[in-house]
Amino acid sequence: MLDLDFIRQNPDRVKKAIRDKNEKADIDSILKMDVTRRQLIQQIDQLRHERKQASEKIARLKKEKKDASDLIQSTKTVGGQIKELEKKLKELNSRFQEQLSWVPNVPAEDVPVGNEKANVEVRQWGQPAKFDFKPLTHWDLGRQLDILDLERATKISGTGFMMLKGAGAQLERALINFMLEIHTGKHGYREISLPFLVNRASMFTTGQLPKLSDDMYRTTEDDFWLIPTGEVPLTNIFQGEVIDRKKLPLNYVAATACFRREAGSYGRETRGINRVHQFTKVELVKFTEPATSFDELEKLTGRVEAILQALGLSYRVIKLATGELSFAGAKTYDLEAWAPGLGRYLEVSSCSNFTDFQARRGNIKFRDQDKKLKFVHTLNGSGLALPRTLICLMETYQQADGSIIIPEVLRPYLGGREMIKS
RNA sequence: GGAAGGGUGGCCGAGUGGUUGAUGGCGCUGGUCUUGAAAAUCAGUGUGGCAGCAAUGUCACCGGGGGUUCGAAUCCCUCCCCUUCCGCCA
Repeated sequence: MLDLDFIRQNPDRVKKAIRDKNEKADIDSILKMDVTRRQLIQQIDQLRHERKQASEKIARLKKEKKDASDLIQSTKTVGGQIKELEKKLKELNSRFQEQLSWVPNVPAEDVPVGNEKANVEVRQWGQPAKFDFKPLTHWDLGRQLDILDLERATKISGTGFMMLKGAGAQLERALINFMLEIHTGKHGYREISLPFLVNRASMFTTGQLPKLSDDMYRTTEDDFWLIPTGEVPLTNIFQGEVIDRKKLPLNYVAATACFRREAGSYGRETRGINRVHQFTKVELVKFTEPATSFDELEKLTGRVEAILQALGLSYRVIKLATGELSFAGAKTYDLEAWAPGLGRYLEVSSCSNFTDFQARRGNIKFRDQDKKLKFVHTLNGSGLALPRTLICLMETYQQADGSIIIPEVLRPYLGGREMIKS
């Protein structure tokens, strides 16, 4: 949610943001409603004031055992007017809020304008692995080694679900533990175990609702929503709360399942385990003071890079252009790791600063040095998404005989095991 | 799922229709006292909307929504949440 006052002061900047993000919110309509809304509020407040005065007078008269029936009668009509205007205001307000909820966050100044082509590669780490044989895809490797079974996952659930077996399942678990260990131990993040089903309010805070309603799974009976990312429950930890300034920045990490309908996905995107309906992800979330949030984004990105480097995966850091930013994002770095079998980079992490956009929606505040209540800034980053990390690992560390070497940092989590072979 | 009891300001806790944004206590901030601290004592201490350059004014908020009434924290309806007991259950 944007600050209403900011929209009033900078309508052109907000309109540009909407264009640049390919969104459709109508600022002129919102501002028009805002004017009538404020006029209504003034009228209502004025009438309420009259009624309040009259009521107090009635109370006094009654105490003095005097007749108040005339005043009661005249106040009745005021009450009627108020009720009428209140109804009007309520109706207007709900349309107003609805439209406001479709206004995206404004991109940061240094975000390039445009669509995918305007993305900027910020840096690159490592060299894409070279092979003296034709590298296989993870689905071929997975089938050969009997560690990935897409057919049976489809039988159990449907297309777009995955099943890891034996060393494959263990490798995923090792990765989860390795990442959590680094983030909690070395990077100072606090680990949280969270609900995977959340309510509407939580989905609204982080910005999935109303826009992404069709991309999520939900339970109709209880109106629970299956989280598409750990960001949702993590960020909502402090929904409606005031955080002690001395505790900022707060850093949290959680491994959660993520559920995505991925309606409309097709083709090479969905082959293998690149794009599935359910996957595990280790997620990092930060709550910071406004002044430091962009510095914290750099730090956060660095924490994720540390994982990729430790795993020895070649990657590049992409600063997303405005058209590629999420609805709530002000600035985002995508981390893309090289998958030799697929022959392309895969987005394994996305690190974003949401400035006060989510904090406003979820009413998450802190008290600044002047003891004024301010909204915090929220950030998050995947650290990392498991299936795509597995793809990159399997395809990068494959050998000519179809076996896979396990990166050294993971071996302690796999009982010292050095490779996976059939 | 059934039954009962609850949800009031940072916290505890009064308050069943009339100047109640709300008694009191704790906490917090400042003053007095003290070499200093504690204790004591005095004062202050919510959030948000609207108008205004501001001082300020005004309205709203006692879990959410709706209703009754000239007037609602207080009465009615409804939903949510918490506690206890019963049932079910990994």
